[in-house]
Amino acid sequence: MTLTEENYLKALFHLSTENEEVSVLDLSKSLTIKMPTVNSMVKKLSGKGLISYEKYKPLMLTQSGRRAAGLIIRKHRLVEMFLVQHLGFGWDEVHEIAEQIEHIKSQRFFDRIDQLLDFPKVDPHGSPIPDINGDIAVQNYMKLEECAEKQIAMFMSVGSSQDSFLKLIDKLNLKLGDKVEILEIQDFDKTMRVLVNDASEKTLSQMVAANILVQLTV
Amino acid sequence: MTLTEENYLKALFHLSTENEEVSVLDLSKSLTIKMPTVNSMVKKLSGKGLISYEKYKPLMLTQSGRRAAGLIIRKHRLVEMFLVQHLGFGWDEVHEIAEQIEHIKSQRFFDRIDQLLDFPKVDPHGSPIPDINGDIAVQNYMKLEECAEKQIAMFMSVGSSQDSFLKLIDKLNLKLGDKVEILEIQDFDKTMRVLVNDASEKTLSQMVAANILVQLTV
DNA sequence: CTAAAAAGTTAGAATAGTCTAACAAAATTT
DNA sequence: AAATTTTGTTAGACTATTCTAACTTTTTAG
Ligand SMILES: [Mn+2]
Ligand SMILES: [Mn+2]
Ligand SMILES: [Mn+2]
Ligand SMILES: [Mn+2]
Repeated sequence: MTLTEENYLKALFHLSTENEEVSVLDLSKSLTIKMPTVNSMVKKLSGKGLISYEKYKPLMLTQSGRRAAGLIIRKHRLVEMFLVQHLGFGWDEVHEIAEQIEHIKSQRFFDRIDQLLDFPKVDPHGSPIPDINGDIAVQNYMKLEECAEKQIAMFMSVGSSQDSFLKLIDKLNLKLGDKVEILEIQDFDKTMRVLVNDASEKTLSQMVAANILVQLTV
Repeated sequence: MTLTEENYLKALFHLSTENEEVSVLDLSKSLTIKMPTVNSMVKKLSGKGLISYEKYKPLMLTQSGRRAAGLIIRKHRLVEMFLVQHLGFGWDEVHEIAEQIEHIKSQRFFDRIDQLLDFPKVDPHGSPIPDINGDIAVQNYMKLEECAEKQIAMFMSVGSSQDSFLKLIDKLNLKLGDKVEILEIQDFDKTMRVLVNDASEKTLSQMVAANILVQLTV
């Protein structure tokens, strides 16, 4: 498979996770590639049995397309983890590089990175790393936004990997694994006042809280 | 610059080091790409000011082409070093992977690897790593083949990175930095009997000795 | 239920990189 | 010095990936 084909599959995989139906337009926007180009690539990948495609119908990955996409995402996330843990990159700097390295042709290279990282289950953003079969564990975290006052939760993953959001989380000194207790929710704008790790109080806008994914603590 | 262009420049650089004149045919053979293709790519790179080219004349890198090539070789060798030192690859396994990773677009990525390796001056094969300006230190090592009986030398670099040669050196338990004392040279076939690190005796064929680069010990 | 808008498709063209076939120049042999 | 071989170049074609323009189908609005 070419780098280009891999990127198409990955994009379709991500879109399929977010929406139940994915259109050519969705894929086109997500890749910033014009629709006619996407249309022809979709046909090509359909010919390879990776996408199931019928004219005017939503796009779907086949079993084998899903597996292929999962394996690329696995490489991407392993690389991101490596960049953060061993090369000292910030979690806001790794995506672009991983986007390139994920296409390196060498099973062994990624196996070694996996081993060096001690077989991590999540990437630096808290997203699950697919297993060697390309299967991804389903995460069912809540948005902090949806939690109620007095609830206590653990920060498990981010809902956005936008640069500005990640940098903001850094500036707030929040890290994956932090304990977050909801002290108060403003009725007017849903702004949250929270206590982090029983130590420091922070104020989070609804937009920020919507992108903080948490697991409720019993 | 594209991956393809980078590979052309690198190949021309290496050929220029080995021979004083490099022809289109040389480049064609070295890249395993047919001459007409090479011809047109050479024109293209000439247009970009990286190769100085006149019809029917030998090929030469310009100042800026040499610099560009040096920087790619720098990345290649840093990566090889990283693969050996941090991912546990053998020196016979790293070239293919480095051949791909050298094209990653991220200055920072290579800077971090350089730092992680503590700014190495040579790669796992003993070849010099160009500096940040693409300048390569000239090595003037002797072939062990050219040394005389009784001379004592240090194994500094290999003259070939062929898989079978590297594996043979491994099997002989020879490593860069080893002290090699020439005990005897067979007149008939130039086979050498050597003492390694004052400890073990080995017999090396002339062909092997020709690819072991050493520095004479005073 | 039409008319307009949105989404999808087809056709045709461009660029990068590659090839084969044919021709031309340079180098090497007689 | 000619003949032959080797090397280099040109021309034309092919694949992969992309685009724009034009057309069609589906969806949405009135
Ligand atoms: Mn990423
Ligand atoms: Mn990618
Ligand atoms: Mn190498
Ligand atoms: Mn390369």
